[in-house]
Amino acid sequence: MTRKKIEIKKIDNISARQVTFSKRRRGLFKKTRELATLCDAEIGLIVFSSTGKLYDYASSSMQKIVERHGIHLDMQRSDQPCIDLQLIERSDDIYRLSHEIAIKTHELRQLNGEELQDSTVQELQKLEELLERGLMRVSKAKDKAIVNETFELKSKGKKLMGENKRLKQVTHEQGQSFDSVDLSSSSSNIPQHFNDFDTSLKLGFS
Amino acid sequence: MTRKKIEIKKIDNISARQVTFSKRRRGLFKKTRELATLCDAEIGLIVFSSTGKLYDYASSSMQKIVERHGIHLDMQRSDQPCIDLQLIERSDDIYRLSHEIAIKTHELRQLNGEELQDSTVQELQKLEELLERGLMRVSKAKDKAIVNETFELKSKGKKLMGENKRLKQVTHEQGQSFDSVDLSSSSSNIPQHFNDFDTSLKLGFS
DNA sequence: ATCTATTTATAAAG
DNA sequence: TCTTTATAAATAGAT
Repeated sequence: MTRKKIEIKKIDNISARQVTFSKRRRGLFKKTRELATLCDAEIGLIVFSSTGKLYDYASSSMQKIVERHGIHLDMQRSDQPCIDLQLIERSDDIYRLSHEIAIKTHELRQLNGEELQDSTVQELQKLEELLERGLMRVSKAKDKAIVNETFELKSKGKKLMGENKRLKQVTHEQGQSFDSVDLSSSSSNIPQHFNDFDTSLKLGFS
Repeated sequence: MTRKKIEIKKIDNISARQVTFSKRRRGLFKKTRELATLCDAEIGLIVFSSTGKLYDYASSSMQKIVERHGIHLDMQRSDQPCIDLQLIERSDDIYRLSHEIAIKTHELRQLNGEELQDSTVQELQKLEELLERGLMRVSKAKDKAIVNETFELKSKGKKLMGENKRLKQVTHEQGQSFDSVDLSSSSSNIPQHFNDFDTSLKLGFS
């Protein structure tokens, strides 16, 4: 620390303890947020001051984190969790896996805007931000994919046009004739959503 | 930080992220233990790495701390898992469960804009729409929740103000005097995240 | 709350 | 993962 190194044991002087608590609590929460952000970790932190005041932080939601933590805890609680669970003959592994599935299912539903009735405003805000970030990334990926496929289609089209021309020449030499092919209406494997790009593609072919 | 200051955002390089995670996790747990010791605080810390590994610390016991925090994690325990456990009874197949988890995990990551490299444009469009719909619903739910809680807080505030007034009158009749109470710093059960609303609330009270 | 001398934490490199 | 080292951050004590 500073000015002088201190020993890590309970500070007896109450006001000194409160000052240290304030300072270090801030530092701890900052470090916690940083670790969650930098390393994409899911973190929950609960702090009760010696006077009983609560401070907490959850990178996602405390409920989710505590539940996930519960997976890793074993049968330490002797109290009956759920009558149905007692009836089922199961291994711990299966119990954990099913629990994890339940959590993930719930998460997926929440991302879809369901099962939100018990969420706090804070949790909803976090969800909203998560969705916004995800949407942004997906949109970007989609745009990239479109550019990519458009490029590929253009070169494929050019190649086909060239081949077509060559074939026409050959058949012409053989004294045969036929109608020109309409590429745009062909039942090719070009995805339907590329209809919007037909114009530019045709231009690209010429 | 050192050698160079770093920006606090997700570290993309996986191995660099793991190194940073190890170092900072140690630091965080040390700071946590120190705060608990020095200031006689009750602290619980739960950390899941991005690979799903659990690290935790509790100055007393996690269960006690979580209970004191007062989280409502009962519904899910008795509701959802049982549904999934019924499925388990039938198949009793760990491999299948793991597979289901893998699928759900992948879905969740895709909704977060990750693991999209193999998706077609069509799939990306579907994802995008899904996210948009989810976001819409979550935003709506959030707005509702805000209106709701704001309303509740306002009525609670009005009630308190009325009571306050009455009490002042009574004490005045008794010839006593005291400073006015600062509601915002009271240790009430008003959620911490409503600090943002203090101003509007105070206006609402008057 | 602010200041500042020191101790700690840690990013980068090995 | 461990060590080293230069530098950024945290913070004890004082004001």
